[in-house]
Amino acid sequence: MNETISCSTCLVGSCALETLTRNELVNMEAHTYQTTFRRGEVLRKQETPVESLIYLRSGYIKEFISHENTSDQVVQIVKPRFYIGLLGLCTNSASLYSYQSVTDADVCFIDKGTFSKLIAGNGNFAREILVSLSRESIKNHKRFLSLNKTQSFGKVASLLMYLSEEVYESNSFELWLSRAELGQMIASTRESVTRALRYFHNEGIIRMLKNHISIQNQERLTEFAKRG
Amino acid sequence: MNETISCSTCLVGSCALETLTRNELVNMEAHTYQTTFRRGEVLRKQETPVESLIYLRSGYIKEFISHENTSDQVVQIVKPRFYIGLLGLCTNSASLYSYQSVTDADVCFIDKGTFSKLIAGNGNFAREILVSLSRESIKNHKRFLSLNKTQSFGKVASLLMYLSEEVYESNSFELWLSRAELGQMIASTRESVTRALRYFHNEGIIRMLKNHISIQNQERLTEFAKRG
DNA sequence: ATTATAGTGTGCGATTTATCACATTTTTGT
DNA sequence: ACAAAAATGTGATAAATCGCACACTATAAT
Repeated sequence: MNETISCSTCLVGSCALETLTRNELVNMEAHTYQTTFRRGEVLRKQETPVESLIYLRSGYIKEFISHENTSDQVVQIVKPRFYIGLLGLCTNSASLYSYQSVTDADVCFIDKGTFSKLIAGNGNFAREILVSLSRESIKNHKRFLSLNKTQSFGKVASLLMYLSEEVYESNSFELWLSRAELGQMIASTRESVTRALRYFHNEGIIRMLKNHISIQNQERLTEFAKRG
Repeated sequence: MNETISCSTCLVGSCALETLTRNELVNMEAHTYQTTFRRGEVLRKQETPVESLIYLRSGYIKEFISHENTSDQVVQIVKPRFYIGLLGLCTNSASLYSYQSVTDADVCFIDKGTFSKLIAGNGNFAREILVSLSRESIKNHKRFLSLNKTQSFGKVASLLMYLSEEVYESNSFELWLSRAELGQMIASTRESVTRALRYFHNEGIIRMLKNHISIQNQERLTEFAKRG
């Protein structure tokens, strides 16, 4: 867990901060509140008013939607050094999604109005935020489109590649998402995820031990993601 | 078809233009090239270098991805007064998607470098572009998530609502997309789309006459989109 | 240690969709 | 106007998934 420090000396700040002047940084600092969440805690609920932009200093956050009759949908897993709620910053006053930490997390709440004014007043800062938003959206597009398949094995394969490449940035990772949550990421069910994972394990494509997963045969997994 | 005019007197320009100074507008104008496409023409192919941002003055454009072995995927239908390729503006040099006009279209090619400089130099302009990008991304998120279902009738219902609300902005519209293309929007097949549309028609939920579709029973369609 | 609770593995039947085949209609090009 | 090509409608079949039931395991609480 990182200690409380100022924006100007923050070692895990966003690269957009580098475009801010000293005065602008001081201004942001004055409207930022740092805090921590423990695994499982809810940071924000969908359709509640949003007054802050959240910056994730460390930990992983699940972005999802709850429905009345059907099961939840997981939109994405946000990783450290990314903003939460950037998509709604300039458009929505109510939160589009719910956010829950899947690990302990260290976050900063930055006042939305202040952040907005910094954007309008500093084109270079705005450009950096635009880059962040673009990257995030491209990543999500990629994920959503990769799920545009009919077979569950292919969808699970795509999901594993997403987790490995975009979230954990490693071929080997501790999975702190349940089978049900994985199913909610790919419009599938707990059981189908189990069956696909077991199949990949038995085929030697991945190794599963408790919650640890490591990808053994990238090539065959890619093949499943493409065709299956 | 709209006549060739300058950015400053354009009646169908983006609202972001209003934040530009006279000099900035003149600069943009000098690096903008207006042209037209006829139905079916390709504006840009995926993975080709991108030097311009495209602004759609009139007409409708299909954004899609081609795959080697499987059928195309349609990402979205871009409607008039929206930018094409905004997502890749600040990040990619190669086009993420292919673009093909589904009607005659009137477009402007704006030099990417010029546009980028305008963003960095004018925070208010940058903010407007950020708003445009956010809105587009939210719309796409919504669509992608609405397709996160397992049943084809529900997916077709969601698709009809998307077309009606986000694209045509009417309950009644001429559909110039083939059954196959509709299938490519929802990870389904030509035949399944046909069957769903016919069912909705027979149930009186929609009316279909040639390529004209009108939604008769919004409520039941919504019900299908939610549950089915 | 024991109990309660949440999560996981697995078989089976019902349901749904993809796929194929082919008739029919519509559009395109000459 | 006509032929060719593309798109659409529809049935039958095969393949795949969902959803349920239940056993089992891991985790948390007392």
